[in-house]
This record gives sequence, structure tokens and C-alpha cells, in this order.
Amino acid sequence: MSTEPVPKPTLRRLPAYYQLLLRLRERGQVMVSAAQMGEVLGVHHTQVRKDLAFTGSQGRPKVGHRVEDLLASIEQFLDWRQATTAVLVGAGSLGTALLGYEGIARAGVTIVAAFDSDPAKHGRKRHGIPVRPIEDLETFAREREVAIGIITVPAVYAPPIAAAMVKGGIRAIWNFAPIRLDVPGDVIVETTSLAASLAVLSRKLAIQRQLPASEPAAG
Amino acid sequence: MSTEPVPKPTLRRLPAYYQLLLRLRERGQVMVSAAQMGEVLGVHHTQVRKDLAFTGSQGRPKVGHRVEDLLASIEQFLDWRQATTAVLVGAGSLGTALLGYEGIARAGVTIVAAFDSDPAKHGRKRHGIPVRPIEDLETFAREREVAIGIITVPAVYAPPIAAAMVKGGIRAIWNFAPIRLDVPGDVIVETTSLAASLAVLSRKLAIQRQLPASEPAAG
DNA sequence: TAGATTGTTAATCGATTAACAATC
DNA sequence: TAGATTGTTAATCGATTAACAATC
Repeated sequence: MSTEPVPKPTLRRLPAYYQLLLRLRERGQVMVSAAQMGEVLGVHHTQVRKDLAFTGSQGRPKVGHRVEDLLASIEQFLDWRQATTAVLVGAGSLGTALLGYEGIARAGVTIVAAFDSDPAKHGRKRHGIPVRPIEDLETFAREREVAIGIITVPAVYAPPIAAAMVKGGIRAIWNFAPIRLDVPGDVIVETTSLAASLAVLSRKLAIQRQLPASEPAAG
Repeated sequence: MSTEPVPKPTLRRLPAYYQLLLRLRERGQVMVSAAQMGEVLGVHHTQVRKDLAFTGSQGRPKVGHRVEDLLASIEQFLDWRQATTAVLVGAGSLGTALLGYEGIARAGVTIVAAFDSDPAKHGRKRHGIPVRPIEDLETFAREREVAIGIITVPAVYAPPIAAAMVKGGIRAIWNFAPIRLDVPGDVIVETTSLAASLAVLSRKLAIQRQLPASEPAAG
């Protein structure tokens, strides 16, 4: 596998390609063109070709790509075949949803424990995953050699939890709190925000409300 | 309110600023500089200034911005003060999490009903919101003049649901399915993907595994 | 073969960062 | 005042789209 830099937008599109390919396979389709994939997903065909090229997959002129090959290329490129363990901190509404999110399993990631500060949740299970006291996080992570930490707590609590994760030897943090996490350079942090997406929607709606009878404007 | 085009990344950062400002206000802080905000959130200070300028907020040299003013500017810019109703289709794991997500209420959006194809869920409530048969979606949307439709179903089911929403007069769709939704030009579609973020993390981890003892690489 | 499709190189577009003048 | 901070203009960087040669 090459470690060549890949545009972040490319990485973000790969799961959409992957899920489309799964659907095509299910329908029995063997070959697919970049144009077809782009059409279904709303991505320019040139863009699709570039993205797929990054994964190392090769197509054949006039024929397209083998669905099976593309699935394998994406899996390998994202290292989804590698079994990886994770813990999640913050068993609230979003956290619980992630515990049941099949996209995590698809990426080869298994959440082996959840942690929460609320004693009422300790010992209970969410989607079959036990909830433990947050004090046990560091020890648990170290002993079980956990690779990924998922943070779904309010922003103020996120930095100390990240620190405990790092102490516990965690290699990567999937952060849902809107705050910068200060970690050593070899620890990966990927921050996600549902609110970000909602803000884009809010703004588009605000503009639409301003322009009642005309066409929608950009921005 | 201006309808000038605004960079999408700017819109996506606004909620993070907003939540930080809420925390600062709670701590009793009255003024804040772009540098401070950028420091906490990991955003370049020039970027913060540009983003805030889009909302129409003005700061004072040597003093900074009033926390209260920034909160008001962002609320107005995103039209969060406007009461808006929404429905959600797909009361699974992610859908249920969204029903309990406080960020939606903060944006002035109230989810008034959820819809699901599973009869076992009909008449039940999730986070206090009733789950109804999917057949009632269009009529409900029209009668209640619902503005936003949230789609949290598998990709194959998303297009017909989007069509029903459009028929029901919905103005904007928040789409969590990895598929393009074909809607009239005056209907807003904003597509979000949790898997996208996980793919970025997967790739970084894959590269880290390839370079065991050296520094992390890009891409 | 002809033509569809791939894959790559060049051009355009958009966002971020740097530089700097304005100002409290 | 001096210096910190704002806000804007210019330069850089990165991603997308267009053009086109290669090829099955």
C-alpha cells in the first residue's frame, strides 16, 4: 500500500462508492463505469475516476471496472480488513447510536466497551456493549490494547478524556466534540460534527426564505 | 440579511464557534478575540476573522468581539431564531439519536413526527416523538406545513421518500443516505455521512500502521 | 474498425494563509 | 502613545473540472 497523500474529499467519498458497489453486487451487476457511479451519487465522472485511481484499482476502456475489484481495492486502501478495537466515551444519545452503527463494523472496527460518567448506566448494556465507569478507561484501553477512542461527550469534558485515551495507548481518536484536542503528534484525531451539516442546511433555508418567489441562490 | 455566497467550510465552522461562545458566556466572559477562538478550536485566526465577518458581526481593535454579539450574529445569520418544523423518516439507531439531538432544537428546528416502515414501531414514541406509518408522510407534511425532512433510511429507500417529501411540500431535506436525491431546483438537499469521517480515520490509521516507528504521514 | 471508456495532464475554481493597513 | 487586534487585499495552496491521448 502506498502512503501517498490523498485528498481528504476523496477519502470522504470512498464509503459512498463502497455502499453503492455493495448494492450493485447484490443486484448481480458485475461491471460498472465511472459515469454510472457518478450519476447515482451526484459526483462528476472525472472525479470518480481520480478517486478510484487512488485506491489502486484499474478499469478497462470500454468495459469499466469490476464491481468486485473495486470493493476489494477500497477495503484494502482503507485497511478495513484489519480487525481493530475501539472504545466509546459518552453513552448518550449520539454515543448510543454509534454503538449500533453498522458502518463501524464494516470498517473492521469493533467497539468493545463504552464509558460514561453516570453511575446509573454502569453495568448496563447498549446494543450489547457494556457501559463502564469512566475511571476505568485508561486501564481498560491499555490492557485490551484498544486502537481507537470515540468521544461523544460535551466539549468541556473532551480534552481530559482524550488525555486518558492517550495515556492508555490509544492510536486514533474519533472526536464528536467541537474542540481541539491536544495530543502527541503520533496520535490521530479526526473531528466530526453533525451541527456543521445542519448549519449548511439552515443557511440555505434562510436564503430561500429571503427569496420567496425566485430561484435558489448560492451560499 | 445578505444572500451573498458564503464558503461552505465557513458555514460548517459556525456551530463550533457558537458552542464555544456559549461556553465562554457561561464562564462569564464578555469579550473574545479571534485568536482565542482559533486557539481553542484549532482554526487559523485569520480564518476566524473572515468567518465572523460573513455573519456581519463587528469587533473592535485591541478589544475583540462581544461574546453576546457574536452569538446573536450567528443565530441571525443561520436563521436559528425562526421556528421550523421537521419530520424524520427511519427510526433506526441513527434516526433515534437525531430525535434526541439537542443541536436540532438549538437551530430552532422541532421534529414533530417520525416515520418508519416497521409496524411494530407505529404508535410508539422515541424521545417523546411519535412514530407513524410511512404511508402517512406526504399527507402529514402537507397538513402540518413541515419545512424540513430528515432521511435516515438505507440508500435504496431514500429516493421514493424524498419524492414523497417533495409532494408533501417540504422545502429542505437533510439526507443521511449515500445517494443523490433528484428533487426540483427549489428544494434544498444537504447530504451528510458518518462513514465519510470514519474513512478519513481509517486511512490515517492504515498509513500509521505502515510507518511503525516514524512520524505520521499526510493523506 | 469505431466508439466508449479509462487515466492523465492542464486549466479553472475555491479556500486558506500571509501580509498589511486601519483603528481603538 | 504604543501595541494589540480588527478587517481586507494579495499570495498560496488544494480540489475540481475540462481536455485529450491511450486502449480495449
